[in-house]
Amino acid sequence: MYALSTGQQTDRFQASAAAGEQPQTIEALFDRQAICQIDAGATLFHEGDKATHLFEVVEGVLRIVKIFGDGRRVITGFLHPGDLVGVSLKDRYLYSAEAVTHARFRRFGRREFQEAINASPSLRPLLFARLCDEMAVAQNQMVLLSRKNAEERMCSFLLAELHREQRAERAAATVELPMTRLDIADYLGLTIETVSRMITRLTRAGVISPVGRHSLRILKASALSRLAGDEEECEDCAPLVSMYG
Amino acid sequence: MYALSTGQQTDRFQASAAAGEQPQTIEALFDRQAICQIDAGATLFHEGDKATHLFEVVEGVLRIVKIFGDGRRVITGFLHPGDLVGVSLKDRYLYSAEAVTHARFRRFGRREFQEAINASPSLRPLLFARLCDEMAVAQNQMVLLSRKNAEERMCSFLLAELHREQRAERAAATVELPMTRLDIADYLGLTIETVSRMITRLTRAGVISPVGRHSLRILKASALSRLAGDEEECEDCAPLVSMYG
DNA sequence: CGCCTAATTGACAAATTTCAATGGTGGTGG
DNA sequence: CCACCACCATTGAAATTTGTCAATTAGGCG
Repeated sequence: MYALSTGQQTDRFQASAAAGEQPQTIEALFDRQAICQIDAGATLFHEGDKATHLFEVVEGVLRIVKIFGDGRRVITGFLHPGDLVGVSLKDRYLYSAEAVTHARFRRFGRREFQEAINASPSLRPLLFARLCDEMAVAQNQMVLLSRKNAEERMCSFLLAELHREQRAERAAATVELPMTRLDIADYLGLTIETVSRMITRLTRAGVISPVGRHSLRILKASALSRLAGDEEECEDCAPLVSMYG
Repeated sequence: MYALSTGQQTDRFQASAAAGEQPQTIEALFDRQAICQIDAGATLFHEGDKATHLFEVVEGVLRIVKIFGDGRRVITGFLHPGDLVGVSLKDRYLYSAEAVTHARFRRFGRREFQEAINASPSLRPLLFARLCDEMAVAQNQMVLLSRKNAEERMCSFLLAELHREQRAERAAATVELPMTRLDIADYLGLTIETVSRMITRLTRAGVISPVGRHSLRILKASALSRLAGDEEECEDCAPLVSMYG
């Protein structure tokens, strides 16, 4: 999980209002950089490449991928606008970053970034806080992969996506899933078929309602939350199987 | 994985040779702190506690634990002498730290630590590098939990322990496992029984040889390495099941 | 509008968990 | 120093979950 998420929406205008001013947010560092583009399916960088740049996602969704020798694939995270990639690397990228959708991003040299951070006492805690957030996310993912069943994994994922949408847009009840079922499966440590079955199960239980292939409506966020398995266990909090035979 | 491992053995004497000198290693910061003790099974701090201190393990082994509401337990890492705990936290501990064995450690206030790091341009990159290492470890664990089977998990774990021992003592072929099978199971996302079966399987295959309950000899490190599943797949690299029916 | 690919669904297989019983180690007290 | 006890680990059998394979369906893009 080397990808860093913005915890909050930041005010870009304030951040870089005057030229020459010390940037007040990490994003502001990227503001001067040209915006690059990448097509859906294309690779931003490969695992093992010399880590020359960091990136800030401006638009679209990327996936962080690690591949085994024998072809097994793991997605350790998805990146959304505002997220940074490549901050916590040393020499080489430890994973590949690929575009799920057509995406736009800004690029920043690693050395310049290090220097900018080093030179700015106000930016350092921000970067540190991001690293901490990312550690927390990684740890949650370990908990999910270690001890949650397929249903809990799916619900946790949908819930996290819902919360992300709600951070952007108040009271959103629709979740966009631009990635394929295979991407979701490789993120949750499941197979395509199991992901599909869990979506079917949640649909039948009236918790969600698919809108095309890459979007779904959350009908019962509270149920999703219960089924995600993070909460204290209450006796009437059984998994869905019992709800439809 | 908020616990940070030392990549290298560091020379304490050089590090803090002269009083008043800027510390040249993160460990040197702790050198003045008194050494505390904790009994096997005791808790250093609880998940959710206000995060007031960081710790450096001096002797013994600790485990990092997260517990679900319904009792499911996840161990996200073990800590050994030289490791730091609590660096990448913000307000509260996100996990508990418990002593696997009787352990000795040094304590450091979070605020003082932040200030010391902030004041020292030479320490900052060291801390950053540790965070990066820890991220890499977390990512590897996600790969393990996501896509490795029980045998691969067990071999990966033993191999990592072997490498750690070899870092301390050249050509070590014995691995100490002071934790219980339940600890190992909760670390690898398996059950006690599966861990036990895998140890039996590896023993029967002549890869390892148990020495009491908490120690084992590595007879074929290369086999362990192959079976860990990280390498490129070669045709004669089948799992052990075929080796003993 | 139709094709191509992705997704769903079902039947079956495999891996791991669960449950239950046995075995062994290490620690403690006699 | 030995014996016993408690706990931990091992082993086996059955159950469950998820994966695999194969066939069908259906979105979405041209």
